[in-house]
Parts: sequence; structure tokens; C-alpha cells
Amino acid sequence: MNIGEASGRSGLPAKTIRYYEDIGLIRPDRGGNGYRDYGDDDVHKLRFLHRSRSLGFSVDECRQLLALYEDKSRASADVKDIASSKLTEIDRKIRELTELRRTLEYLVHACHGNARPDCPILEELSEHT
Amino acid sequence: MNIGEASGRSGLPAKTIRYYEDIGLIRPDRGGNGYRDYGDDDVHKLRFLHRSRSLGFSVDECRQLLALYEDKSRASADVKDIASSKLTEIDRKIRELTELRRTLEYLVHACHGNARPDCPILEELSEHT
DNA sequence: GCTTGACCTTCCAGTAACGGGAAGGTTCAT
DNA sequence: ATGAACCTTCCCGTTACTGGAAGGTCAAGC
Repeated sequence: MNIGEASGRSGLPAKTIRYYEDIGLIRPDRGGNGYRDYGDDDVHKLRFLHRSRSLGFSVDECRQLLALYEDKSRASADVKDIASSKLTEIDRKIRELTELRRTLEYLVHACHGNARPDCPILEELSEHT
Repeated sequence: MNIGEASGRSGLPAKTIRYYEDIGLIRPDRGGNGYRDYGDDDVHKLRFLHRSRSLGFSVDECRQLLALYEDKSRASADVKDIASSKLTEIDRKIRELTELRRTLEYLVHACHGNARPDCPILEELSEHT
């Protein structure tokens, strides 16, 4: 498929997809016309990149995560190390999002209807750190 | 307190804290010596910024969230709108992190000990989208 | 077959969100 | 009073894109 469809299916702008190719994250085929040609697995990777980027992982971390899949020759111990260090980080992110969620929920429900004089959102936010 | 201590307490590099001042996110006082002087509430804000940035919110989204607290004159309906649209996004992020977590967990436990021939991490990753 | 519009290509320049490091002022302990 | 450890501004570099120009390709309709 062309880059437009890959963009539509992955949610990533075509510009970004080309950029990811520039920095070596994905290697699409080329048609005789010079157009990039993406397969379903490319779309999987792009979708994965879209997600993990939006969750606060750097492009380099995404590259590591992708490598877990792609580098079939990598030793399993390495895979475990990288994956479990990411697991720790993911758990932290989930905890923090949950706390942020609770705080916003409070803001929506507790400060109802009228001007909030002293909604303690920031105190809430930092109390649970 | 000086920027070094504010950095230590918030987890943000001093460079980043100065940058956040440049773009108008925080307004510390200045001492007679020209040094920036941070209060506890500044540290709260910085800690909040540190967190929400690492969770994939843009600086501009963080600015909105901070504004929920700071702009006391804002109408409550606006607060609710912004906060609840962020709530939706937070829920999505939590869902995606949970799925990513499950996939990595699988990678760590299911592909144990030896070279993985066909660890379907990407299929897993995209299946649940 | 020829145009037209929606694709695609490369390239170059700009932006956002920092980070490194120079050049110099301040503070504090020895 | 001198060195270490802070702090200041300024400027340049990097990461991860984003916009736009200039031009090639393709499928549909006349």
C-alpha cells in the first residue's frame, strides 16, 4: 500500500512516517514508480510507534522495543532485561496517570457549578508523589 | 529556595526550569542577587509539569492543566470541559499502557530461556487496537 | 490523448522542547 | 581570601518532527 493508506491505518502523518524511515525505524519496499510500498507488518510497527510515542517513550526507547521483535538473533536474556526495565517504567506511568485521573475527576465533580475559590489541584497532584 | 533545590525537589533539570520560565509557565521571584527564588507552590507546579510531560502531554496541554488551577477567574464550565476532555485522553493512555504491559509481560515470560523464533509481539500489540 | 486533481517524490527551512558549554557574578567554608 | 559550588545570561546544537516548494505519477472523465 502507499504511504497515504499506511498513514490512515496507523494514525501517523505521512511526514512522520518518512521521517521514521530517514532515521532507520522502518524500511518499506519501493515500487517501480519510486513510491514507498508498505505491508501489514509495517502498519503494525507504525501503529506501535504511534502509541508508544504518545505514551511518553522516546524514539530511541521505541527503537529498543521494536528491536525486541525484529532482532531475532538477540539473546533472550537481553530481551528480558530491556522488557522488564520497561515494565517498571510502564507501571510507574500507569500509577501516575491514575493519580492524575483522580485529581481531575475531583476537579470536575467537586468544583461544581460555580467559581472555584481554592480548588487544591496542585496540592492534590503533589501529595501523592 | 534556589533553582538547584527546586530542581532536586521537582526532578526537573535546572535548564528545563529556566526554559519553562522563558515560555511563561512559572514566574519565580528574584532575590537581590538576581537569583531565582522558588516557593513550595512553584515546586508543586514543577513536579506536576515533570509528571505530565513524561506521560506524553505536550507543554501546551500542561499549560492548560496548570491554568485550571491558576486562572481563578475562569468559568467553571470551561474548567469542566478541559478537564473532562483530558480525562478521556488519560483513560485511553491507561488502556494502551495496560495493553503494552501485557505484551511485554508475555515477551518476558513466554519466550523464556532460548531464542524466540516467532514471538508475535507486534501482532499482539496491534490486535487490541 | 489530454487534462485535472489527488496522489507521490525529494529537499530545504522552521518549530518545539530542550541540552551543552562558555564567560562571568555570588556565596560560603576553610 | 581563595577555591568549590553555586548562580546568571547567551548562544549554539539536537531531537522529533512540520510546512511548503518544485516536480513526477496515476486514475477518471471528456
